[in-house]
Amino acid sequence: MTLTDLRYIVALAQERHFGRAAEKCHVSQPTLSVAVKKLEEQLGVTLFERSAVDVKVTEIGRHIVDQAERVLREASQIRDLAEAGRDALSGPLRIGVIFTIAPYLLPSLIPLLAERAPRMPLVIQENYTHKLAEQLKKGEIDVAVLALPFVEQGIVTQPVYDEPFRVVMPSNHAWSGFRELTTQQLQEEPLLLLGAGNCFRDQVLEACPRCAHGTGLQKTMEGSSLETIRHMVATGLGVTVLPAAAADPLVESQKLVAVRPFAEPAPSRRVAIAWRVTYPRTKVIDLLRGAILDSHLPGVTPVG
Amino acid sequence: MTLTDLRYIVALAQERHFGRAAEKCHVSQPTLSVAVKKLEEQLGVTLFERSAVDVKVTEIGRHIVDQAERVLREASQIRDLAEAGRDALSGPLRIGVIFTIAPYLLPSLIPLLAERAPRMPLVIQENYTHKLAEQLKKGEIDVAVLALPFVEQGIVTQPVYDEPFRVVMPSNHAWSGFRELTTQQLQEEPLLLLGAGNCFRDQVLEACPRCAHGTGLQKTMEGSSLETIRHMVATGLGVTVLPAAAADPLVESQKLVAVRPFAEPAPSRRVAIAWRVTYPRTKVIDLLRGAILDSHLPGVTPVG
DNA sequence: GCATATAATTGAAAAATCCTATTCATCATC
DNA sequence: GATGATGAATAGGATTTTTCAATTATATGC
Repeated sequence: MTLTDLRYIVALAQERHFGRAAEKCHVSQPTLSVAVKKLEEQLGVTLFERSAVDVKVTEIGRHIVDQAERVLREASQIRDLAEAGRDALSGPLRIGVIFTIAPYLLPSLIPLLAERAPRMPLVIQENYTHKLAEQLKKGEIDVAVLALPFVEQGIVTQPVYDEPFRVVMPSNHAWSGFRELTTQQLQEEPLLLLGAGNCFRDQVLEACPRCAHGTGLQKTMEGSSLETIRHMVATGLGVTVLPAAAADPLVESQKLVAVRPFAEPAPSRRVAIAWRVTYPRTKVIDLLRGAILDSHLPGVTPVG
Repeated sequence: MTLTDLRYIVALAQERHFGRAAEKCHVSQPTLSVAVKKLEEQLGVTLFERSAVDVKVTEIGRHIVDQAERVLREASQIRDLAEAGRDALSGPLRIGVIFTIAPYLLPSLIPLLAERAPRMPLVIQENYTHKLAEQLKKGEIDVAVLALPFVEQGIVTQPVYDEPFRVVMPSNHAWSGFRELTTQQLQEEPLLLLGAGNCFRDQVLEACPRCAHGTGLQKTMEGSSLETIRHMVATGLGVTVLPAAAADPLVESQKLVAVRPFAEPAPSRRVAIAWRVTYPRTKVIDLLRGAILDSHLPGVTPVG
């Protein structure tokens, strides 16, 4: 029993004529004739009563033809589903973003995506890099926005932008006299840091190696966010390093803190998108990359 | 897209492994692999995300697999329907019976059929021979019980029994002294006849040719039934001819009328069943024939 | 009887299906 | 990094199925 067979018997029941039914199905009369007979043999029932003058559907044939119509309806639904899903830009996209990017990127990214792919609902979550890696591999999210390096089996990445780090301090701080700061200077002051697990913490410590095994002046704010740390700086509890997208808007809005760039070679991070090699909706990846760049995060430079 | 393809993707979605899914479908891994790929191409969507470590169903794939399961469920219904209908002795049987047989045959026939084919609902109607012929040809009834001769395009008949005619008269009638009567005698008395259209009327007139263009003694009871005529005889309005099955029970139950056979050669009718040559449920025909014979109509002789 | 209409049958060609063997890609281990 | 193991894709060939054109068989209508 094939879907073709079912189409044949439905047509035959409608036309009550082998020739016309065959024509309707774009096959020859013998083809349809043989197929119907074969199906009847397989099912072990006579579906049609043939005579030279006309073709009648039997009692059981009527029921089976009705059911065949139901099967064909459901089957054509499959094509419709495929039709609808063919557009890579429909169907939900599950995005994961690391904590130190999400609050600065998402407010502009989400409306952009919603506008460019209106039939693609967004399911977004913020998390640590290692959690996002797990979720990517399990297929719980489709794509992640995070900082390089990021090497995982079966996951590919594409850089999107480079983001320099900034020093943020109370506005009355001695350093605010400098146009630029060096990584060396950082160890002289109490440096507020994110808790373990945040890749940005590691990157800051990497940029200022002496801080890492250091003078005891750095203070880890376990469980905090960059925003919390920013407020702490504003109240004079210390200085910190923020990525440009987090720091630069403060220049205008926040008179309590001063923001200074690093002297070259300025530390920075490379932000990328990551997805399973096998992920089929490559168009969505391109779209996402474009939308991130068009979000115009302050201070960042597109890559590639 | 074939039902096989759908079975493949359903199995693959369950197993998340081409090899195991193929095994489950009793085909080789490449067969399933190729079929799935082909289906994906046809639909224009990726249903599965393949990787060496495991196979994931895509968003759209999930929907399509669900729909495929629905299609397969409906399709298996077809087999079930066929299974149920394979038994020729299930599904309604539409029987037509001529007016002059029905009242005597059906009371015993119906319970017999109901017992022998409990899953075969009976749709029974009484009518004239020419009406039954039409309905047979249109497929409105499946089988008819009637008197021969009956020649129609595309219809075959099988004799079931011969039924002699009887003379029925008021019990105080002069003829009741005879053991047998001849057809010649009939013209001497007012003979009550059925209306035109009843084949039995024609057969009686044929048996007694002189009555036909006759002495004016026959009275046509337009619109009446044999039962009506029987009551009229009982009240002394005339004599009549009835088929044995109608007449013989009166010998016991009806003291107001006398029943006499004809002298040889006794007029009789041959009762047969008729169906379209193309009618497939031949078992039902046999069953019906057997049940009619086992109804033990009084005075009749089985044929064949 | 002959012409017409219709379904079944035949026989050959085309298409598809399916399998075995092989290759390719990925990942894990040394 | 190299090597081996696992799992999916590909290639090639045999088999089966499907299909069609031509023909036959059957019933109907004139």
